[in-house]
Amino acid sequence: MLLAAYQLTARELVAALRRAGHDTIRPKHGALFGNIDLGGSRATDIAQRAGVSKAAIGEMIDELETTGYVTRSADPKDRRAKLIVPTARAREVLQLVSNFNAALERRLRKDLGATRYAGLRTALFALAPDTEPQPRR
Amino acid sequence: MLLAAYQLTARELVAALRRAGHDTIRPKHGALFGNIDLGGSRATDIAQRAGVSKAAIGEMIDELETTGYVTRSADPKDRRAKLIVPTARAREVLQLVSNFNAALERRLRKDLGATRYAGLRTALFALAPDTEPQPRR
DNA sequence: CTATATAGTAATGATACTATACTAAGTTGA
DNA sequence: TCAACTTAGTATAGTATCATTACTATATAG
Repeated sequence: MLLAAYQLTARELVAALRRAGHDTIRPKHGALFGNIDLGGSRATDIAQRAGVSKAAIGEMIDELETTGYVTRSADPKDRRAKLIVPTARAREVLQLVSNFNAALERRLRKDLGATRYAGLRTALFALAPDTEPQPRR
Repeated sequence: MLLAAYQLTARELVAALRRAGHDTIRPKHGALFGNIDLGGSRATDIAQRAGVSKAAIGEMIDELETTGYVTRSADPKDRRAKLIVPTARAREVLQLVSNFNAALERRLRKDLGATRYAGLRTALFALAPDTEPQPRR
């Protein structure tokens, strides 16, 4: 049920993005969108936050650069590194995701009540610590 | 967090099975073990219950037949079909899975309290209806 | 300044599927 | 009853999403 719940909500979100014209974004890209700073992040940091390999994030960066969601720019502090910076188009996606999550939260709160909704969050945190979503600057 | 919670618990379960000597069973095999009747089921039925394609289940049957977890026998009611029957070894796995789930439930109940545990189940049901695990005969 | 560590990339492979097409067997309706 | 259709399982190929390893360029520590 955990897996099914994830897949269903992820597909709903992807469908909502598609309706808004973002039709090249797939569920896995959430690993990047959910862990990139608005001012840009290094690939290694995104990979670590997302809990996936650098190679996996690197491939997403390739795709999202091609489709115009991120740019690669030199990191002034480390010539090995590149700053992955979200474009305006990506910021639009982040806003839509935020709206989607807020709507989902409202729906669950309404359907379950505040207490059981809190139970869901606490339970997920008990099952998957170190995964708590952090707001990105 | 839904995805992470699933992956972590699935890996824990696979590790527990491995410790019990069932070291060829992988997460995907849950689609079969979770949807097969003790008296045998047809591949198509298992696939439909699990929500995956016939081909995917067919491949798992190949693997689990090779490793001694299921047998293929003729379905007396339909000569096109074959009954996929769990062996004693598979029944041992099903028992271990049942024990694992019971232990997980006890842990969550203890950590969260009965009310919030109920919240988790209700929330998952709200997010993923038609996925409620059914006991198999 | 040498040894070691780190950032990103490339190549390969593993895992877990789907889609399509096929054969054999069952069902249905004129 | 038999032609049209459907269904069960299998075979083949392909796709999506990752990890592992090894590599190059750069950085850092002693």
